[in-house]
Amino acid sequence: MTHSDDTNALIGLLCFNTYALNRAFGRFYQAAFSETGLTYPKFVILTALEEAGPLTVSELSARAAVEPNTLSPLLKKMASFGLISRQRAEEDERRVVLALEDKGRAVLKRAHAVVMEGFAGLGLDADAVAEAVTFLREARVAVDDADPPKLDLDGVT
Amino acid sequence: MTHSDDTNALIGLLCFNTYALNRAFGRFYQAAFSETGLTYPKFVILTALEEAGPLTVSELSARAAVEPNTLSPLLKKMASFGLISRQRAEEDERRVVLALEDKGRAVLKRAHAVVMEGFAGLGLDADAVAEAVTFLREARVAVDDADPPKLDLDGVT
DNA sequence: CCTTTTTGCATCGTATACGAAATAATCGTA
DNA sequence: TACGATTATTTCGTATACGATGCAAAAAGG
Repeated sequence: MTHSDDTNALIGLLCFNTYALNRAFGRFYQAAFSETGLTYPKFVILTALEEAGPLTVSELSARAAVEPNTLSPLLKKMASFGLISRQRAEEDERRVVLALEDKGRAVLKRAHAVVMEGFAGLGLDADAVAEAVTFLREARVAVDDADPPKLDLDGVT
Repeated sequence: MTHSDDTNALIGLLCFNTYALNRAFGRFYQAAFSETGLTYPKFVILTALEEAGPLTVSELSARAAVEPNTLSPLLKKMASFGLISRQRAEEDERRVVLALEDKGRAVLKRAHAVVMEGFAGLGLDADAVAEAVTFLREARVAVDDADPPKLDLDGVT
């Protein structure tokens, strides 16, 4: 074993706390955005499009770390709300190009301000946050690259 | 402002990386458990019941940081698979008491072994993991306690 | 006792997520 | 240039999540 059992137990705690914090953030954003139809995943999409200009579904998928099949219905809804535009590329009819609309830009701007304001009250230490971000990034790469062993329940009644 | 804009941007990255890592772990567990019907949330429930003996739905909800309305259907499925027992308390007919069945204990044991084995390949540093766990815990408390400002889209066409 | 309130759980509606399979468009290549 | 791979997106089935609501049992307060 390259890890002690202690380390593996710790990683179990890492999973659990990541899971729990993610949903805590989700509730935070949901409360902040309630009544507006905006959600955290949509916020991420708007942010990605603002940062990286027009993107195809695949490019957005890579940037936001969300599968295309998850994005597809979301993007349709966002387009119907006028937040983004969504059109087939002329050179390659398979691709769908996504871009921020003015309304999306305006919503994102306000949402960003609200989120910043909410964060200010959390009292988290900047250095600790920076370290955590670095670690989470590395962990994600490691987890994505790993190929998990398969659970076999043969013989379990 | 108690935080600089930089710090708030960092917390935005914290949200995103927590979100991304959580789903990476989800895929990891899904791949490991595929074909068995087990999932990460069910694994968490089994673990909580093993650690803390028989629990009511509310107690489990607090321990696993999952809302009772999320647990309810999950618990029903797990009981139908024979992983756990689920019966009304006699003193208080409102409560439902959950306990591990032998099959649940057996499945959990094997699942735990598989997960440990999978983690061993991640190559994460134990100290870094320990620090991250501490930070994530603190962050969750802070986020849960915060009350988010409300996004207002009046005037946005 | 008999209401009113509270509590514990379940149901409902909606919103992600993801693997697998379907579909459509482009590419490779014989 | 037909035509089997490959690629980009969508559709489908299933599994969480959570707020709001419903409902029955228990506690509270007259």
